[in-house]
Order: sequence, then C-alpha cells, then structure tokens
Amino acid sequence: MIAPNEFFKCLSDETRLKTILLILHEKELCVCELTEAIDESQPKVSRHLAQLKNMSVLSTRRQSQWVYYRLNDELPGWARSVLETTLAAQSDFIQPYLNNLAAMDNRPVCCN
Amino acid sequence: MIAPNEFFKCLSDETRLKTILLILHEKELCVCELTEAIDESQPKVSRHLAQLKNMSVLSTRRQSQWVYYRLNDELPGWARSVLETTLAAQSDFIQPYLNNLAAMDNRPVCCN
DNA sequence: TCTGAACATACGGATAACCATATATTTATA
DNA sequence: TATAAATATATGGTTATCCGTATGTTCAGA
Repeated sequence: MIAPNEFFKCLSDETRLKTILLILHEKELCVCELTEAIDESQPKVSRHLAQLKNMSVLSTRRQSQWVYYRLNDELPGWARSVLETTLAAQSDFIQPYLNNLAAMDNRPVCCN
Repeated sequence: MIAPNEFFKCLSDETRLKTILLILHEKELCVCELTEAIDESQPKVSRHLAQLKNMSVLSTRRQSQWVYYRLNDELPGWARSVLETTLAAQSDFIQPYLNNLAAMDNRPVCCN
C-alpha cells in the first residue's frame, strides 16, 4: 500500500514519468528499449527502474538476457487511474519517445 | 501549463499533499485553519502554500487579515481529475485533519 | 569456458529540497 | 499611532535526490 505522496514522488522525476507512461502505453518494455526511447544512459534508466520496482510501482520478468518491466499488478486502482488520466492528457509529452521506439534499429527479439 | 512531473512534484511532499486535498475538500481555507488542521508550524505551511501558488496550483484571495487559498481555476482538467481521484481513494489519509478542522477552537470568522 | 550483450549496482560529488528559527509585512482595532 | 493577529519571507544548516563513471552480474552463444 504505497503512500499517496510516495507514489507522486515516483512521478515527480521526468525520467521516471516518461518510463512509466511508456510502459503503461506499451504494456511491457525492456531496459534497452526504454534507454533508446528516452535517450538516456543505461545506468540512469536502470537506477530509476530499480527505484520504481522497489516502490512496487513496476514489476519485472526476466526472459533470457532481457528484463521486462511492466506495471505492478498490485498497484492500487486509484494510482492506475492517475496514470491513465495522465497518459490520456499528456500524449504529446510521450509521443516523441514512442516515435523513437518505433524507429529503433536492432530492436531486440524480446520486444516483438 | 504546468509540466506533469512538476505537478506531481507538488504532490510528492506530505505537507503539500495534505493541504491540497484539504483545500479540494473544503473549497477554500485560510492559513491558520490549515496550520491547525495538519498541526504544522505556520512558516512551514506558509512556505509550502507559497510554492503551490507559485506553481499555479493554488490561488489566493485576501479578505481583511486572512488569506484564503483555493485551487487555481486555471488548473488543467487532468490535474484536477488526478486530485479528485486521489481524494476519493485516500479519504482515510485526510480524515484526521478534517477532524482537527472541525474541532478547531476559535475558528476565525473568515472560515464560516 | 570465453566473449559480448543486457542489466544492475557502488561510489563520489553536485544540486535541490526541506526545515527551524528569526524577522518582516499587512491589517484591524484600541 | 501603538499593538496584536495573520501571513510571508530570509537565513543557514541538514538531508535527500540525482547524476556520471566505473564496475559487477547474468545469460547466450561460439
């Protein structure tokens, strides 16, 4: 049961918000896809993802060498609703990163 | 047009989140009521309120010696929706502070 | 078993956030 | 105009956050 202000803290960092909204939109993404989509260093992306996992906002699934991140199924309904509302209203905000994803060269097999 | 992560940063501090949800619930509150409701020092409350006003989340109206804070009318619909969703789901979170407000002695005239 | 790719983590430093305390400002009233 | 109440702001210090860089770990395939 994440405290509401702690949940909002997760969304207060631009990198984290981008990754969460992208994951919400795409259901599941691996680290290399996120790294490419938002054009940030791998350790930076990975650190933020670890933090979101630690806060029970995201969960992971490993498939061979890739780690898939998705929204934690246990995420409370109100929190999910906040994310849906934000995604719907801020599609401009993430559209460039969705474009990067679509244009990604050598997109790993994991990501099909 | 507040950036989404900046808006969430406003909600990431417990004191600020309390004040925003209380104001959303009560429509309008003055500083002394908020100070009493959440039992924090006046400068602390005032500083956070100034910050929220600066971020265009709240707006103010002075009436004689009191300053009323309320949600900024210009707040985007998605942001207001986020707040409504949070308030609805987190009524337990603010109920004690609403109780403090109801039990407040010498509640100023401004607050009727 | 060695190599490379994907991912995670540790470390040190820079910046931002938050706070308590003190003080200033504004307003109403005596 | 002097005082008190309500509110705002300034100062300095502490802690949290974020980052780049370097390195560790895990896994697949040669």
